[in-house]
Amino acid sequence: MAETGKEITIYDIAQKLNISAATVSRGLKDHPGVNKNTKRKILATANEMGYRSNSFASNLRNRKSNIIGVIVPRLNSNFMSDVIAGIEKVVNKAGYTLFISQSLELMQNEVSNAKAMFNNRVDGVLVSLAYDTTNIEHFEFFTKRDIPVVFFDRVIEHAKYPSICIDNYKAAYSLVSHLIEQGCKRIVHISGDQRRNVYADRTRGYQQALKDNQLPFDKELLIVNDLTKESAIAAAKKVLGMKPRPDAIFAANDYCAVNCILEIKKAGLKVPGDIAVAGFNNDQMACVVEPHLTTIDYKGFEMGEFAARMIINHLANPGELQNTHSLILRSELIIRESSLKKPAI
Amino acid sequence: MAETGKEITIYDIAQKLNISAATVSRGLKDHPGVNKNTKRKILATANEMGYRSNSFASNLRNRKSNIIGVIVPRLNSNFMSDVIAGIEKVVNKAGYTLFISQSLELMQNEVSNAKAMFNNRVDGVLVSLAYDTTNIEHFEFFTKRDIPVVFFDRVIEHAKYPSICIDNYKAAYSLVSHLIEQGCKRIVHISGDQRRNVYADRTRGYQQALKDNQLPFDKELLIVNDLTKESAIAAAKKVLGMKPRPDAIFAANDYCAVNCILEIKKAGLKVPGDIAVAGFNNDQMACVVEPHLTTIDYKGFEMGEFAARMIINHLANPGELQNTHSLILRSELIIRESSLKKPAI
DNA sequence: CTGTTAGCGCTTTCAG
DNA sequence: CTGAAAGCGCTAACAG
Repeated sequence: MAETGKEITIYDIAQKLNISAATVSRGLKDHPGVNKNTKRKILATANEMGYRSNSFASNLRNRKSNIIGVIVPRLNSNFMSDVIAGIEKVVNKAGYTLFISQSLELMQNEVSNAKAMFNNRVDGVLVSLAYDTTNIEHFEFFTKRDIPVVFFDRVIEHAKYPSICIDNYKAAYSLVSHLIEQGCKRIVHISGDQRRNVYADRTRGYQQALKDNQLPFDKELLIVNDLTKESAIAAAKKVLGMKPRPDAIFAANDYCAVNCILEIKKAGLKVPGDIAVAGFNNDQMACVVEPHLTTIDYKGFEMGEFAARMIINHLANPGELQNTHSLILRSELIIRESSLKKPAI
Repeated sequence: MAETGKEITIYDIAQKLNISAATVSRGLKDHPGVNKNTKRKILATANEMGYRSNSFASNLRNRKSNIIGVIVPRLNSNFMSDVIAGIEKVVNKAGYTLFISQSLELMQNEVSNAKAMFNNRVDGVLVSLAYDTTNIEHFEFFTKRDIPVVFFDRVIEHAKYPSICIDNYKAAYSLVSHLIEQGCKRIVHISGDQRRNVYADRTRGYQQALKDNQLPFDKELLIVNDLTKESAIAAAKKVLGMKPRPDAIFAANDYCAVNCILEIKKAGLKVPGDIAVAGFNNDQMACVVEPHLTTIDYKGFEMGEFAARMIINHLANPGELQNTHSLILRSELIIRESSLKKPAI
């Protein structure tokens, strides 16, 4: 804990102890085959002199940054902050640090963030795609240099890139099946950009559930927008004007679902009596809106852990075949009042 | 855009162009006094060969990381993601990148994050304090080496550290005054850890508003907890049991306020008829709960920009006296139904 | 168990 | 305007 502003190097320690810098270097990283006693002395003086290792020098030497990059659309959800916490846990334990950035849902930012990470020589990248990303050429830089890239949640199917997400198809299927069990016969689905797996798969699950229950699907029942509050309200208005009026809405996220509920109630109709509503994600908001929202829950922390582990494993065994090409995590249907057309059993 | 996995260095470019590495280095960073033509050629071949500058080498040489660290309690709010976006904007424009980490409200994590940043030689640090941080010795490492540290939102008063936040006292004062204008006479305040300025100042504003309006304050009216959902519900229950029953609750954040509203309604009372409720932060949730929540709005993006600018300025003019010691940003009272005891004018 | 040595890739005097 | 050379701090052979 020196007071001085001068940076201490291993040479300073070496000099003070009358040993070589190499030994200090070894002692500092617990190299097997360094005398216990000298090791102890090295650590002690290092501490005493206020030494901190210079990661630039060691990274330069090792050609390795010990940094993992993370690119997400936005950080503003509980889900995402859980994911990050999960990633952080695994990654820190393995001696890496994180370099986080948000694309703010724009491919343009995603590309420039990816470049910044590339130039900062991250050892691996975790990505959840922006809303409008149409291709993933900006990640080829990494694969060309054997830097692992793993997609999570908002993923893309591509032989080169492992991914991790829930089974959005199945989750949506079970949710819509539940609505149908409740007696809903004309179910609208409000979704986001169909280029994103999370939305496309939920749409497929929705359609299949209708089909399997002999419910007709027509184009009017599928509304695709950007899932903002304004779009949600507009969509709800549209639904209210449809003839015959739908008796349920399945929104692709909770924020949209919640705003639909508010709009429906504003129009003087009952949820779920007139129109049942369900969402996706189990956001905090789901329990704030009244009636509470039926939704799909899945664990961000867990997803973060798994995704990070994929990267770390790859880094630990670079030669090894990347056999875990995709991972599907579990999700769970959470039934709350907003969908219960008949009284719960 | 070379296909190869081999890293290109300035020497490779130099060799190909039959010039020296020094010139390449200069050309690459637009050094004044390099022939326009050679500069052009350098850039062209660099690009063609797939060169990327090695930041380790240049950081090692320059003793500068071009990284700004950010430590926040959690990333899971709109507010925080806005702050980060604001910081990112300013910081990227100045050629820096961000190193973000969350303390998850624990001082223990804050300390280890600070150490990690110190060891990674960040050029500056932006901090919003954890819930339970009792001292800030873990930032002394930075100040000792003249690395600027700026606190935002959850700040601490300390001569060494500039800070940026809103006037929590005034905001709370105006909010409580509004409740009083609505006819509320017995107002409970639910707050968080009083060691954090944001909570302590709001409490002071609340108490002063009572005083200035000749309303009595007694200890029972101030409830301090951790502002989780469970605590909010417990607090609401306590309020409902008080005799005489309070006619308003001012919660130190929206999440707590929202959960109080839900609990009050569950008990069969009306908001604001029986009990008016107000929160703080203008979270998305404020417009989801019914009735919509009266609250205080302040702009995270702006706060992020200002805080980042403080750091960048300091970095640009290291000698210059840091005259902007504290900055107070504006905030705004947002009146919604949850507090309107008498009809709006 | 420890020391010597040679770079990792870049920047920056200093000299032309 | 350009080049030669030294060194930022660390690590990994290699040799004892």
